Amino acid sequence: MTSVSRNTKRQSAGANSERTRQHNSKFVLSTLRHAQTQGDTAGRAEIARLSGLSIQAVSNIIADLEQRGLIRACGKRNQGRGQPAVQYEICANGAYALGFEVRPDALFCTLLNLHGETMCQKRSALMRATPDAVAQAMRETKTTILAEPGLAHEKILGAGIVMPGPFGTTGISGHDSELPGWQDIEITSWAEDLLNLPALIENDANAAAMAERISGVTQGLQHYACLYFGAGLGLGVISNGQALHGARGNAGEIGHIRIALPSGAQPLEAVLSRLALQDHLKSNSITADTSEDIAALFHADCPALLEWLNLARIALCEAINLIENLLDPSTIALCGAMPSALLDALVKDLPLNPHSVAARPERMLPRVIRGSSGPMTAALGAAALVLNDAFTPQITTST
Amino acid sequence: MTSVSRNTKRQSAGANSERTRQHNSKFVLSTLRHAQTQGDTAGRAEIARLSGLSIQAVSNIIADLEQRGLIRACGKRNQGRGQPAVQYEICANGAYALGFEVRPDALFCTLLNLHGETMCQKRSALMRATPDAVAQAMRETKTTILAEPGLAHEKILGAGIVMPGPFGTTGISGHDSELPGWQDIEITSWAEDLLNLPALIENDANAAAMAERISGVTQGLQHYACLYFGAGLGLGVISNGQALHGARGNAGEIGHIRIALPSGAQPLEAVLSRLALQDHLKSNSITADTSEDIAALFHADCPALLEWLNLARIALCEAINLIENLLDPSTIALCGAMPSALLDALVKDLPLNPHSVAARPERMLPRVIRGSSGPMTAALGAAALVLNDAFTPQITTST
DNA sequence: ATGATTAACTCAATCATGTTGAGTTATCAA
DNA sequence: TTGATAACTCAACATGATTGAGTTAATCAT
Repeated sequence: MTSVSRNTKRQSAGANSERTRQHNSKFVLSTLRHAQTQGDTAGRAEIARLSGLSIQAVSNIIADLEQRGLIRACGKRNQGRGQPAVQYEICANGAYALGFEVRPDALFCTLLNLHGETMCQKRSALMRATPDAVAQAMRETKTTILAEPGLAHEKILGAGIVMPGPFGTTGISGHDSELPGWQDIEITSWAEDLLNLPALIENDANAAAMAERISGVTQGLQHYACLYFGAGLGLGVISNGQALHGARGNAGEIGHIRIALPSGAQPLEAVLSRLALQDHLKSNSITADTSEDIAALFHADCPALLEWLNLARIALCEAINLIENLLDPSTIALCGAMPSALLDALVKDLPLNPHSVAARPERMLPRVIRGSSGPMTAALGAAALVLNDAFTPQITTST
Repeated sequence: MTSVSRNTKRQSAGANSERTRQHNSKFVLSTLRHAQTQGDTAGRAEIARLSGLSIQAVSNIIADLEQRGLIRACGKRNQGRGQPAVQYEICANGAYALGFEVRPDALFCTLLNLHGETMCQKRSALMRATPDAVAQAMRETKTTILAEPGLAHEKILGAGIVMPGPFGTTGISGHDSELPGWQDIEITSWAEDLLNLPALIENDANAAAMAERISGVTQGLQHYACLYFGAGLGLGVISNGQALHGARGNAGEIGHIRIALPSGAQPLEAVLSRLALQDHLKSNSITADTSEDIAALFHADCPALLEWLNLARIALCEAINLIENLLDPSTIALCGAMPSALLDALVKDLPLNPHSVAARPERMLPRVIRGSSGPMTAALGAAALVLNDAFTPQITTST
């Protein structure tokens, strides 16, 4: 009966009244959330009109959600004649979403509330990111988080988990950047059993893209892409409000694509990535290990860094041309483990191709914008996956 | 109450019992169809297990579908002990799907039955593809088709329509390859009013991709891409069984992407397209206006054509590298207005990059395959959109 | 052969959920 | 003050899935 489902059971393909209610509840929640991101609220009649449901159905759902502490009434609003409509809003702390990022040397965790606000962040060092070590760190993290005031297992909607790919048919398999010992693990059910929560697995770029949708610069958008600076360069693609996985979860490997540059064809991430920047700096005898180091160089107008920026801008334009032509996104956000000042500099004054299909007059958004940056982006995105799921009705709305 | 909906009303976002039944009916149909493509059939209990529905629910739906002439019983099957299960199959002529392709000089039409078999094809010449001219041709075509024995308006599920892009926010707008007079028309409702049928609009590449799913080489696949030779070169992307549109329906413009070639960076369709082939032949003083001309040259081992094939193969490899890294498809199909022998030659002995994420040992399908070719591919795809819709449950099945 | 076992299927009662139509209430406007 | 309007509630109803108790037709073990 839970609309923001907490049970770990896999949903079946068939629909019944329970699923119907779940779907409709999610629609109500997403409407309220959408209103709130615009500084607005909504009443029952308005939601009924938007959903095509009867007022009575919406009323029942609202009563249920209110009783479960997910939403609350927040005053009335006169819209001219007629009885004023009771407005509702989402309770920030009605429920929470857990997000994990597994890295070779650490486990990052973020907890978001229903407003998409970060409640806490944790980092657990790992000797090796084996399944056992990760499991222990996850369990400990969950215990610590549950000890916080106001938190209870029942209030956690689920866990999102970000792992480095590439993924095999089931779990991760035999390739380069892989973690040790995960080959034969079906990660979703492994995590669900471990945490006793529904789990969602994604790659870092898609998760980062979700974070922008939940609490970043792409709120309300259904189609967009995120260029994500992680280990290399990834592309998160949101189409129709959902992340694009590909057949085996390995979509978005834009860094591996060879692009044409004045200096010849090169893989994109050989120019446009944190590692490429560090290499470029190193060839100028400059070391910059942390984001802070890079930010400092940038603020000091380091010539080698500015040189790299110019190279990177050219590569970025090629990448954007590629993405716009192939995916027709509303916008492209740049995010990930780079100083935000640097991302701003990349976005500013890009020599974009004016002949793109994306260069249409009626567009409202810039073609490229800066998203959130910093080392926790992926863990934040992992939690955002869960919120997105809680707010996304499962019956596809025909557009 | 119709599961394979015929009413033109736009679906609302909310779910109710009618939508539930619709969804479950589509699940039953898709299960039967999937079985049939494998030369198999299915019984009620089996469908119930697959869907998670109760046997009784499936029984009710089967009775309804049978009564409406969409499916029929086809014998029993012993599966060991127990009463043998009554098997069901889809009636080929229980319903039909209409597909139109609008071109600057002609309207193409294809009618498919529920098995995805082509029932008839028509071509109407147009002086100019204005909305009025297209409307008249569509109406006449529909009248002609309805006169066929066994056909009735009620048996037509809907109409798919393929038009050249690029598309604006509503309909087609201010760009190069555009048709005259369509700027301010909301095409879906225009077509629905015109034909009194539900309508689906797509670009040619996506429609061609759907055709492969319904009656071609990608049956049963959820994630794949189609390189489509039309006016230029387009990419149809199917993700999770649905076509990828992008924010404004302009996704898949792969022909515009600049790729790195030995001769320097060029737009892909400057090498890999029908026009590029014709240009290459022309520079060798050879004229080849029709597909038949090209096929004849190919069978005559024309040196200029073979030269182009080698160039095209290199460009194709770059394109495939791009697609595999960005979208991680199960396979990539080549299709469209090229002789099938030529597509076969392109696919054969491609020097594919062995280091791609797509080059994994467990893959069952070739990385690149030939799809259907010929001038009617897009119209066929348009009708396939309708069948796909009829067979696709609207609640997203969590995978 | 005979009975036990198994699985498909049917029937009827029940339950969850959305819809409908007839009120009720609160506000605005004349 | 009164009528119009819109939000909201209540109760009856409709749809469709589920459940549990049969029934039927096959295989298996003896």
